[in-house]
Amino acid sequence: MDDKDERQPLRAPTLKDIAELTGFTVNTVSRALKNKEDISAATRQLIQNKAQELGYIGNALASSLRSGRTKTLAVIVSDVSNPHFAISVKEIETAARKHEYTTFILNTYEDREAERQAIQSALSKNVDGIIICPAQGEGASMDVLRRTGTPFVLIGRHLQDDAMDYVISDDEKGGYMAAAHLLDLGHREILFLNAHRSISSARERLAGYRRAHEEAGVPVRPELIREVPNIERGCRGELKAVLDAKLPFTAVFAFNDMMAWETIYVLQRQGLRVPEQISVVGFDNIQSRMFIPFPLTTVSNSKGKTSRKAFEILMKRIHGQAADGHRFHEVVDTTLVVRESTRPIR
Amino acid sequence: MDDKDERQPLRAPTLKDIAELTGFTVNTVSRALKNKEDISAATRQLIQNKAQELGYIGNALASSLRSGRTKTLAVIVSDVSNPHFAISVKEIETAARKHEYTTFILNTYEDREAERQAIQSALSKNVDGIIICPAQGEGASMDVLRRTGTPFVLIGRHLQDDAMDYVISDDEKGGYMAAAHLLDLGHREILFLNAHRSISSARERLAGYRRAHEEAGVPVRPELIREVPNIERGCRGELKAVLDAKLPFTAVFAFNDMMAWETIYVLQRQGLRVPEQISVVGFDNIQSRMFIPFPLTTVSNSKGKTSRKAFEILMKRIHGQAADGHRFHEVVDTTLVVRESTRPIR
DNA sequence: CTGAAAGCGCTTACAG
DNA sequence: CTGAAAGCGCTTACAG
Repeated sequence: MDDKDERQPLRAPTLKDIAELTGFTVNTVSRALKNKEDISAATRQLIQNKAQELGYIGNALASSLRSGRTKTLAVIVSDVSNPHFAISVKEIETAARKHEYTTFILNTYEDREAERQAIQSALSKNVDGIIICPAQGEGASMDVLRRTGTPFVLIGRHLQDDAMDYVISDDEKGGYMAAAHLLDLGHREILFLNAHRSISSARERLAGYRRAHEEAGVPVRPELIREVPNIERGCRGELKAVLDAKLPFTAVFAFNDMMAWETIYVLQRQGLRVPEQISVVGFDNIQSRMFIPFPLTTVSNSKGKTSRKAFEILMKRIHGQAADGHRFHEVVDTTLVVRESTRPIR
Repeated sequence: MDDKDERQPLRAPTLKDIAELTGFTVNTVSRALKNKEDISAATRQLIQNKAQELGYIGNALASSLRSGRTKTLAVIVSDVSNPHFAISVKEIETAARKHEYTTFILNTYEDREAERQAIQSALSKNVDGIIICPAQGEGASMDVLRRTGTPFVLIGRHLQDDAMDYVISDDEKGGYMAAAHLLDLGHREILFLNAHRSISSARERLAGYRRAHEEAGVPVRPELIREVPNIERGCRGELKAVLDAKLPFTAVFAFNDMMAWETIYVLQRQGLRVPEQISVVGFDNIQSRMFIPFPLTTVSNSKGKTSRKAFEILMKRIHGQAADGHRFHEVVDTTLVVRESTRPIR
């Protein structure tokens, strides 16, 4: 008379359920569902049909606890909402899914403590591997990873301690090309809105910037090299300080496209036109993935290639296909993409 | 004489290890590490120190398998590299982390099969809940979620079947404001580059577009309403078709900012200037988070608010704080942000 | 080709 | 305040 039967307990079916319904043991059911060869075709079919019928979904928790593999990885970046990282995350997730890995995403906001927590979370979830763009500063965040032996690959940046796998862009070349391009156009006072020097790519882009100046015989003006304290917070403070100090400059090289756009935005608000009065070069070539109606000259680093490379290396580590002593230090080429935000000095 | 001792097995320490080293049982160790009240302060201290010393990291797999909670959630969107979704994902991850939840990210590329797999992955990983922007088309993807009883909240879109929680934007109002703004400026032929009608927000923005025309007494021209087959692939095909057909229009309303930018890009390539010759309105106000040097008139939907709201509802469901019969149908307000991509018709 | 047993590392419920 | 036992749902290794 009552509705008892309608309110099912909503308990997910388990191997045990299938075992009871088919008359086999959980062992056989498990093997049948994994298409093992040593199960008769008939049994396999029977069990798979029943699983299908019940809408069986394997419990990865239990499976992982026993097998030691979770088919899970973590991507740790400063901020997924930055298109550069968003694109990388997408590429990694796509590659991961092809290999039946599921991806955790964790942000660090360039904060060491948040990074430490992120790594801790990933480890407690027993990820099989981690792809991480280390937060700025030379902390000891990676030490815990090494202690646990969890495979990990740095992406986009490397640390002083080179005994880790990494995939980076050729940042020195990128910085060089950006500055050389501006110098070629006749610019002599090139404001460099750089990231903090604790970030390897910032140091290397600066080295390239310097080399271009040297080769052109143009002295570098230290007051035109500005570091932003945190790339997630933008560069308008630094840019305004330079404008307020009335330091002369005819071009800007920004650490990334986000800052380049911010620079153009601020300059335009100040009545300065780009590229007529000020030339601007960015880094990342985000426009390769998004149509932005402002054609920005920028340095292109292949985010797809970098991400896939990092994933491949991680797979090799996870599957023990790489010698313990060997370190992967991949440097992906950068190229200059000249669009319309740069112009010869008048 | 040999190096045996140096090559430690790299096995992560477990409760059992701490138990053996301190002389307590795993039970007591477990409770001490969780700061349970019924453990003496001295014991707790001793155990916590030992855990610290060993660098103990709890095995969430084991914990979850027993407790039934994973402190894990999945965010399923069409494409994290779209800034709109990237921002949402960031907001959700940030909120989640505050509550000690770790976030899986899964892309659907607007593809039903990829979506089905994504949901399957999330379920097999035993996530406590899912926030999902359903892929276009009215499939049965959510049925499996309902069967398993895993809490989930739709974000950004809802389905025909309204018996699910959702948090959306006021898309009808947004579409209305965009079209009304253009009509006010004197535009009469407003090309609407919309998403596919199987997406609720596309239908509702169109309804708003129509209402604005009705109120202004301007007939809607069906040939100016174009749907793109897949928002991830952009709108240039549709735009070019309209241009090639030489259909007259003086303004464009794009389904989202990405398409608005793409539209401006294509128009500029064709020698048409925005806003001088063609006005353009977008949707999403991505510029609230990124400095883009092209001031786009757009409809703002609060991505932060929407994301946090969805997360809150999910938490309520997970913690059983919401009546089973009740459905959350939140509509977050939209506003028009007038910038410089729109102008009165000459 | 299939089964019986052990165990992954925790938490739960109960005993004392 | 602490312990002994059971069990979460799988996979592994071995037996037959």
